[in-house]
Amino acid sequence: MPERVTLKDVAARAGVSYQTVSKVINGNGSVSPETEAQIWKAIEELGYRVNVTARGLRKSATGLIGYTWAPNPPDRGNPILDQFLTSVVGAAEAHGYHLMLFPHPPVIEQVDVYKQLMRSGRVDGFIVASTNYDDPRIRLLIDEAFPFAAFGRSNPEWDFPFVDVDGCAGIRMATEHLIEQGHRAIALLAWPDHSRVGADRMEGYYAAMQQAGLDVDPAWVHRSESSFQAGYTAVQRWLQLSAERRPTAVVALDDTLAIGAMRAAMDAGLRVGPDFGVTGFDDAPGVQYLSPPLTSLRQPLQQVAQRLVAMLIERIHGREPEPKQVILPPRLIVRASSVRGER
Amino acid sequence: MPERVTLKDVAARAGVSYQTVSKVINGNGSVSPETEAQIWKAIEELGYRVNVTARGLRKSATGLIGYTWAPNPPDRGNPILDQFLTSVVGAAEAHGYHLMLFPHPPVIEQVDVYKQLMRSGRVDGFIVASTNYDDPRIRLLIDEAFPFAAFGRSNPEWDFPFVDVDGCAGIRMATEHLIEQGHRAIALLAWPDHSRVGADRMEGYYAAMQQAGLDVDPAWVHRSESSFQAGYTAVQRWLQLSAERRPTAVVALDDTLAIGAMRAAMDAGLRVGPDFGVTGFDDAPGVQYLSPPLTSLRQPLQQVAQRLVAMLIERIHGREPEPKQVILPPRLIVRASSVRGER
DNA sequence: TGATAGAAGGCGAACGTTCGCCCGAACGTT
DNA sequence: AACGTTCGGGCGAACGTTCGCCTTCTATCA
Repeated sequence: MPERVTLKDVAARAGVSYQTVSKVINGNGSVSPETEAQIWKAIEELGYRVNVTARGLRKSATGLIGYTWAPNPPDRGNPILDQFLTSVVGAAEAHGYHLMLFPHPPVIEQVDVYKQLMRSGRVDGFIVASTNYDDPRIRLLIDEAFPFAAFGRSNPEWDFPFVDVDGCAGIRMATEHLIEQGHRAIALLAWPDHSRVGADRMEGYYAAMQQAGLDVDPAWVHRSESSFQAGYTAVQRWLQLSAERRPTAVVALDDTLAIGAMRAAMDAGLRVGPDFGVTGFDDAPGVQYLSPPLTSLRQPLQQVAQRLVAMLIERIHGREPEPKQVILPPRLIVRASSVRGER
Repeated sequence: MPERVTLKDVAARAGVSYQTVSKVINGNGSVSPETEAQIWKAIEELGYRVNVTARGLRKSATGLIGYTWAPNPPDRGNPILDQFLTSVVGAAEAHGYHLMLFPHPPVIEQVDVYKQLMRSGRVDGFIVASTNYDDPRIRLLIDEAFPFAAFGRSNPEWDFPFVDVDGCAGIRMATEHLIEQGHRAIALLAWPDHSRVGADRMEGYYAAMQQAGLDVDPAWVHRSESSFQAGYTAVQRWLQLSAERRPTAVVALDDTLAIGAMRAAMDAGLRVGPDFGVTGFDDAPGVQYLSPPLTSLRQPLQQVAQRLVAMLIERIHGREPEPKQVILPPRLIVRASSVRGER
């Protein structure tokens, strides 16, 4: 418990009124160079730091940003959370803000939590991740006109600032890449249909197939929650199809599904890459070490973080961010799992 | 921006003084049941929430806990961060606290950040992760007598509250397990010698070997930063040793090294499990999906989080946590990578 | 019946800032 | 010589609480 040093202490030492010290610190009001120097000296000597609580009370601002996301179950984890949080905090600190954490499933019952946080002045604004259709958090924040920015989209008719990664373009790139490798029968490991992100990504697959003039056999599309097992069994079943219907490659909406797919193909005696192409999404740390290394799509997390924070701060200051909606492309990292190599 | 509702508004509606409302909310002072009911009703109707900034100013407490850790580089990530943060926040919220994030490398230059945070009253206390010998953050917090609790140990002569996972016991269990499987020549993939955690874990290896009467060939111990590549090349070199010196199993201090080791063994034509045993540490999500699934040590993260928060809050309230130092055992999750199976 | 204790609740002050207003001195202008 | 302007800096007030003290009222008891 370091002893409290206040404006008054600094003022006493510098021989001025404490309000004058405040003026120097905040750089408004006019103060002569000599007394200003005196005051800075006193601040230095006493190790004074402005009390953010008091300042917050006066200005009714906290300098805090709430970050909400839906935690994954322990057996899945979130491989990119570390990097993303670090990026967000970095961006926030560059603007003088700090980050508070709210890892709660985005269900309607949790909405009270946010209402409470808003009313109690806990945070100046929110960054909302793990968004989905009809997201109750977004609905609430819009209704209360509380500053926020979302990582991800929600209902198209809702008007709010967001940054998203173009999952459609990403999956399209992956699909086109497999087509380029000579694949014609390409299957899709997708998510359940309540997922906003999943729907977006799927679209990229259909677009690429259509553009290439390839028909999609309905049996080639499998939808389930993301898990290794789901990817594995889906591919197992696909490999039992007749030769002319059997897929030779799989586009997966995330890395976990892709890894399951890889394993199933290998267990069936296929060489992943040469015989059977697989791509993932997220470029989780470690997928480059799989055997073969997994082709995947990398999200520009740092950019996402910076834009999100910048947008949110605009909103906090009562301004309209411009542009209000940002969609950034992911980058396809091609590795051996999707490359035919010598033929 | 929801319109501000203050104590005075509630008081006006309930027909009492605003201080009385405060009494009701905080449950001290005596108020008749009828007026109390009136007041609660008014609170409900107006949707009043106490302004935490004002309360914080008055009580000089923020209800905020700072969480510091060293982020990993993007290609490594931190697979258990999601679960751990969720656990910590859960524990903190159960006590009415929230979590603020400080992902900064624990270097001396960063110490100013913490000094500033302490002096400006940003947080009531810190949880310090990624600890190491001579950790400047811990040194500073001890010197300033600021409340904190550490996830991990530091210099033994420093007296401060911490929770740690018993890496020594964990690696010992792993080593003993391999010995039980019939291995005699067991190698160790360790970290550089400046790592506190690494030193602790290594000890478990030596202890188990000695206990079993097995000599450790100095060539069996390889130390480096954690990476897939390091694990891979180390095993490659080991496999080139003469038959009587060649290890038949590897204990790795983390999963990444273990995965590298597995891959090297497989690329050398060995079957991981039957021919060559491998164990990791952390039980990262996904390692159960490797082929073969990786034996690893799982940390009791939820317990760690709960004890850390409980300890810290004791300190914040000026009490001495009891016990002050907690060491929890990890759990060995045995999977195929370390099991000989049919022989 | 009068003293007394306890319950109910009002009131002033303080936490550490920021903000706007005011005043005096110095200076320049007509 | 009188007046307006500008600069430097002081001062009161307010942000929304909590805390301790004080007053009033009612019930209790000797």
